[in-house]
Amino acid sequence: MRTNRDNNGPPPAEDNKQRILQAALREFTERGLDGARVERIAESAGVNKALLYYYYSSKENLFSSVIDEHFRMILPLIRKTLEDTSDPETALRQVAAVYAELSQRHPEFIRLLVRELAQPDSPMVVRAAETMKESGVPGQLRRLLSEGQAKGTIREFDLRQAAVSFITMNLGYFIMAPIVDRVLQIDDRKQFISERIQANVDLFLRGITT
Amino acid sequence: MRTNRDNNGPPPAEDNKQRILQAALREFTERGLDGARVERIAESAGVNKALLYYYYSSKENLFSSVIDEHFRMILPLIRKTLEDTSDPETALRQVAAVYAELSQRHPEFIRLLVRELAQPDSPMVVRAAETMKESGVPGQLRRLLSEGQAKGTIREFDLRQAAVSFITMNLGYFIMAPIVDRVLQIDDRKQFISERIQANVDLFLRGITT
DNA sequence: TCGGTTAAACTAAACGGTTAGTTAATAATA
DNA sequence: TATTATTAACTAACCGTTTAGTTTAACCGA
Repeated sequence: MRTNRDNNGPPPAEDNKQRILQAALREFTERGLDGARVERIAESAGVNKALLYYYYSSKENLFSSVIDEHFRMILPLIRKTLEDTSDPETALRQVAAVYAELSQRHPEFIRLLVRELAQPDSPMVVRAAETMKESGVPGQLRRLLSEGQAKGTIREFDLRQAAVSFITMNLGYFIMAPIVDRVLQIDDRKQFISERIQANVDLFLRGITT
Repeated sequence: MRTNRDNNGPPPAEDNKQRILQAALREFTERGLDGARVERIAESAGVNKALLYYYYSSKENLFSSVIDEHFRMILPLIRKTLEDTSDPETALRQVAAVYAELSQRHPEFIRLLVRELAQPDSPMVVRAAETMKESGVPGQLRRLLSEGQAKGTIREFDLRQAAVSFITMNLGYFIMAPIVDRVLQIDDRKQFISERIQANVDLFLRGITT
């Protein structure tokens, strides 16, 4: 077992492994796989470069671990997206809120994913697609809207397209924020984001109901 | 002066300069600045590596020229976006169509821009923001919707948010296509895109009118 | 039409800094 | 003492850039 002076702080051994992972997360997020420097990660973690190879056998493997870590961190958040929702409006609000929360609480995840989107077959992109599918968000959204159609509260519409519209209009801002913020000269981001959620739900709901 | 057998085709000298630029465009699009290899660009252009330095003094400068070339190519397309449009519906259709055309005719531009979006202060992102502003699309959109509000055809709504919603829902798919296509298992992309335009305009219009 | 001059276009090869990865030895821990 | 953690020093390959030179072709005087 591992000692630890008293019981605050993580065990010193695993500690360095974690510090490396966190440093790598920062470096890879900022510069991508190719732009990242192993030396810089080590420095930022306060350890010798060779230790990266002791814990993670290669730069690429470390990158892969960073991606794992990213998904591990966001999973709880998106898992609970549509747990017990039965009406479309609540569902839309929840989806919009969760995506906003994801983007605000895990901006590094978004940033890394955006970079990887430039390589359509990148493992992270494939995994993001799987995760989105497994999260059930697009499916559930369509199901709830479909039920609404049966009840006559939702109008006739291609629900697959509708779901894509709603998801892209919600995630879109966070991905394009560096452009949008410049065009509109956004100062108060927090305010702007809560307005965005409102606007998206409002617009979409009005657009899709009978 | 330069001879040229007769007068078809570009002068043989400038020819290689262009080939290098085109090869660089492909390489940088696929791998980004850091991932790109000067050797590979030269090979793909069928010239000696040193020739890149003869025409473009450095890798970074070549990258910058590639970005210039990108904007040069897309500018005519987005300039004509909202030339003589007076009603909101036509405007929305035009914006949706132009963004779709941009994404389909210049996928490399989108791809490179997406990668650069991971670095919020990248010159290409700054320039994209300027270009979008100068294109007048967000401004015109708001103006037309505002006129609609005066006439009573458009309901009360934060028009800045509305414009952002419409633009993000239209560009969003093209940026997230590698994910969306996987989640929905899109086979016929052309078909899907024309459906997307329809859906976006339809949804938004219904969402914003009184 | 030729031979010589010049500038631009182009290349093979090398240079040297950088960088991912290794090794061998030391320190800490159990 | 045996195992694990950590490091300083090292290496080989890579890669952007330069150098020193060759080839090509337009120009020009005779």
